[in-house]
Amino acid sequence: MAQRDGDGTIGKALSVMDQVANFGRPVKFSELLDGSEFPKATLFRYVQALTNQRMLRFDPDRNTYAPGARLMRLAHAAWEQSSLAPIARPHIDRLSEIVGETVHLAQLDNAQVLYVDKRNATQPIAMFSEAGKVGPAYCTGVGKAMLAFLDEDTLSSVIAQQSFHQFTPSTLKNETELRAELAEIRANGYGFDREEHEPSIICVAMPILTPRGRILGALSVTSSTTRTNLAAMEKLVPELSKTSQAIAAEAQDWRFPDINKSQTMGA
Amino acid sequence: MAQRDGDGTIGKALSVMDQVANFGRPVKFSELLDGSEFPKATLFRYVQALTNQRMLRFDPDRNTYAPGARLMRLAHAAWEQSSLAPIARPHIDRLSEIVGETVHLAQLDNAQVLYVDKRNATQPIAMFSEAGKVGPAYCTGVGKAMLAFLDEDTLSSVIAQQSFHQFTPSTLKNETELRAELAEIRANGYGFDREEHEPSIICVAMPILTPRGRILGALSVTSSTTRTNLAAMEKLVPELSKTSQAIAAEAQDWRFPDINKSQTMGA
DNA sequence: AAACTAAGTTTCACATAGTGGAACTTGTTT
DNA sequence: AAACAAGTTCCACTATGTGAAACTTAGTTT
Repeated sequence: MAQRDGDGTIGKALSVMDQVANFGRPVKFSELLDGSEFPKATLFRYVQALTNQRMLRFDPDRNTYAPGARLMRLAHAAWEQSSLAPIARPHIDRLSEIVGETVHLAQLDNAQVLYVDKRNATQPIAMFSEAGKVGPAYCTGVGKAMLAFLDEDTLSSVIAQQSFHQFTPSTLKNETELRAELAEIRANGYGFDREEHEPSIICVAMPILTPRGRILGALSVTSSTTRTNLAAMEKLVPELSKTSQAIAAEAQDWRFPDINKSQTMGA
Repeated sequence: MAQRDGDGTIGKALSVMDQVANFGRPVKFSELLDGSEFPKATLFRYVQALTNQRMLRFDPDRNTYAPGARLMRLAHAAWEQSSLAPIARPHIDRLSEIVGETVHLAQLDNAQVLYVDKRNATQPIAMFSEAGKVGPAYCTGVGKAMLAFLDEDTLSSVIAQQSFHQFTPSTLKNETELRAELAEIRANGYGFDREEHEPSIICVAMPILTPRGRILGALSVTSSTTRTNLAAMEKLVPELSKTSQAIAAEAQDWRFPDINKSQTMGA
């Protein structure tokens, strides 16, 4: 789970960022120190520099560090430029209106699923997933839909990084099971989540592919077994497919404006 | 506008991140090099390390760099831990439903306004589409509402960093005008945006203050002169005030769970 | 097709910038 | 008041990052 470095000071400092982020709550210096590969003085300097840079926020009352505000501005730029979300937005709006269930847009990042956008069901069910949230690839609809269309080299490297943690009784248990499932998804062009990540949560997922077959991301419609079933969900496939193709088409065309200096953002 | 460094390699690398983010579009290496303080080889190594770390994404087809996906996961953690947004969420939902207009939640970051959440009345949340966006402090409702409650030391440092760019005829022109406005806001407990940032866009803004008077953020309700006017907007002040106080109260109590080891996030 | 040009990448001698053991300071517990 | 833990600073050492220049592509021009 730890982010291996290798890029000198930059990599090491970023591994500290990950460490802080993974705590999921403000964390004391000493807590970071245990479980850190770095000696006290070194870690201290990193944390100090990162705090100066507002990549971390220090709470003087509680003596804790948390991920800082600068990340949000940078991430906003990442979201606009490196994700499908801005392109996909109108299409997802439309899909969500038609199907009336939760819609997710995800991309593959570092062998994990990164959710980049979401539309809530009209009658939302308890479950939180937001832009920026990450999840496992081997047991989510969007995850498997993307894995199914990776080239073999990338795929085996990604599979090697899966934990195969058994979230529910239906969670796929190992590479063999996963590969069988992926073959099926490849054949059908879409896949399901059969309560593999959370009990009673099911979904249909559809990859978003370039004309040449490169995987850009995935779309899914999520619901719960208390409300519907897989057979009913499968009926949404044509809508999903249409949406996915529309997004892929636009992603191809989309070029950023070539006007160089035109930042109107004041101050 | 450039992010001054001073924290060794970490600060320098992050200044490159800002530079890339500020372009607002994927950028070529040579474009970064012009307007960079770093020599070619040095910049190259930074960009390479950042790309390895997925802080930048390299597009081999177009030879361009853009902010990378890792930022989004980190920012998600920042949003959850270092912003008022998770606490404020239900209150903002409620407010947005009552007033039926656009609601913003913002914090002060580095002398700028950082929007951390938003409600669009009809449309649901798309997280980083608005959250993470930055804007000027001296000519927005939320910006001025926060500046009004800073201590003098911080305030003068922040004012020194304002550009006083003239967005519209009503934009405040200089420190004197701004300070007069801030005094008024301090007296009333709330402030307006009188088309100071965008023509025809007006808002009422309310600070979110701790019991001891420290500024946590600000709330605003935004509308347009085609639909309403300031006098009508002022009628919303009691609702805004109630919401702001509710958020402040919760922010005080809110402590992250003290359970140390309980990460259930698989893989 | 050879000659030119610009963009991107690698090299390598050099010194700056980062390292980390240990000592110190501050705050908390017995 | 002594003992302990957490956080911060010091400083000699050298690993790391530096950047001018050389090289290698890729894209144009003659």
